[in-house]
Amino acid sequence: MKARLRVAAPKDVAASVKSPRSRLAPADRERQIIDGAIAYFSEVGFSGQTRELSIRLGITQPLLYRYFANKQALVERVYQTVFEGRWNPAWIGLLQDRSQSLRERLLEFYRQYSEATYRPDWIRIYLHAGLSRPELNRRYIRLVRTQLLPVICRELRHDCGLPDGPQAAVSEQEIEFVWNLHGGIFYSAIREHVYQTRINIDFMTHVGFSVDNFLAGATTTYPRLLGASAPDALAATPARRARRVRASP
Amino acid sequence: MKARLRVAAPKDVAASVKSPRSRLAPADRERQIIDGAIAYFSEVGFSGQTRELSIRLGITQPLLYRYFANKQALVERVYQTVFEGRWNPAWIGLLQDRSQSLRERLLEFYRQYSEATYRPDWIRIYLHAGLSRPELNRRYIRLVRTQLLPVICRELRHDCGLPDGPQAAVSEQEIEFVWNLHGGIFYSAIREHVYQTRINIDFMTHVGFSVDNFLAGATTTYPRLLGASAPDALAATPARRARRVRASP
DNA sequence: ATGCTTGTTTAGCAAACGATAATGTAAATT
DNA sequence: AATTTACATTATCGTTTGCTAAACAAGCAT
Repeated sequence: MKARLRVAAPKDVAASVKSPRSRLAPADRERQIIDGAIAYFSEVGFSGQTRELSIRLGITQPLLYRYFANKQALVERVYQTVFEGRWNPAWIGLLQDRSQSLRERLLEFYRQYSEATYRPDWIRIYLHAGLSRPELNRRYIRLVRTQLLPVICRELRHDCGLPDGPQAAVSEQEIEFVWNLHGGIFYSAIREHVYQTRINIDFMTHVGFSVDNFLAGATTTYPRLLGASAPDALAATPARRARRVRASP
Repeated sequence: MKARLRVAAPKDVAASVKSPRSRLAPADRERQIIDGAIAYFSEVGFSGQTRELSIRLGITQPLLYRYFANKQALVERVYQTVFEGRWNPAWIGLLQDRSQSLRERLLEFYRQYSEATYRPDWIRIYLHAGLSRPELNRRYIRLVRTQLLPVICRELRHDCGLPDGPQAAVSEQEIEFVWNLHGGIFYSAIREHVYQTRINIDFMTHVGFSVDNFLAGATTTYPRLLGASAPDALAATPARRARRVRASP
């Protein structure tokens, strides 16, 4: 696996050109390293080498260790920068603005949300993280699950003419119902940006289908869901245990 | 990153117990190595080390190289075994069996499909592969896209009382429409098996919501889609190019 | 039992990789 | 301009890692 690389070790032109030692302000250099690390690790994963990263940055490898105690610390900063830097709290207000139709709000939200997060670097780092350190993804999912999805649920209730109030808690099943919309859209972004499948349809057109079908179905399905579901999250636990048993062998 | 591991190097009990050298038939040993490699690589990714794999298998590391020319060859076999081993051609027939309702057929299909592929090892290897060698995922997606989704589209046409025939090709937009169902369900499996999010709802219950809402929405959305769409896949290309431009910075 | 075939282990190389110490030099300070 | 500060590079260490060659031994044939 490594022997293979030996063959392909080219005399990198950009690296062999002795660039004059540039002396940057620490904050600038750090920023440069983090940006480069996001690009590099999103491409090759977190098992990528510090040497290769330094070459891409046009600096020497030991310089990384002046700014980060070790590789793990750099990786941590990459996670932090990517995950915490692109969430916009204004999305909540946007979704609750009833002067527009729910359809329009959802489309505008996904326009902005995809602009912020459905990019190759974000998605790839998100998936790399999910495979090696799922705690971070769970934290992000908790954010979506507690901040975003309940808001959509309430708007959906209102849109379907269902009773609502600060008392009526959003049920587990309602959340899952909306996850379905959210996940379907996210997966189409994975197909586009990770698998790089040729998709012959504009992303927002796809989102349009999803939202339309979601809302059209919801007018009949959502009331039924609300009637049948217990708001208590724990009510569904036994069913879940059954699934676990089935999936274990 | 590696220095860290030094600290946590325990005297592995299972490894230090000298097991008597067992001599297996080549086919058995090969099978054992592949199974172990699937489990190991799905857990740590394909940058996992051959030494660690051999320890888990209870054999010595050079023995791997008697069965596989190099690590890459082993990885290739893992891909092949996982991806090509779990597709069931009978699913097509199941989906086309109009003696049952489309809802029942879709539920039964996803029961079987999730049993076969929505398992930690399959999903994790699928994602690892997608990040490092997306060609394989593209091939699998092409399988889904050409074998599975068009069949669902046709059944959906029939279910919605729309005209259909061997002549009328399934459009790009119809495919995307169904991708939405498929992707939403797959993403819920990712949440469960990769991020290991606690989900308080049985997986098939979730699939039930998805299918119900998909079919309920389709009765109003699908006819509109069919009316508006050109069966020619190339018709949507300009819109796609616009998206690319937007996403590039 | 003896020898032979071949699956398995022991020993070890060469390259790769994370990390450190010593040296060099650009820019701010005086 | 001389001096100081601290940013950046060179050289290198110790370990890890893919991979190989030679020694060893389990099971079959005779």
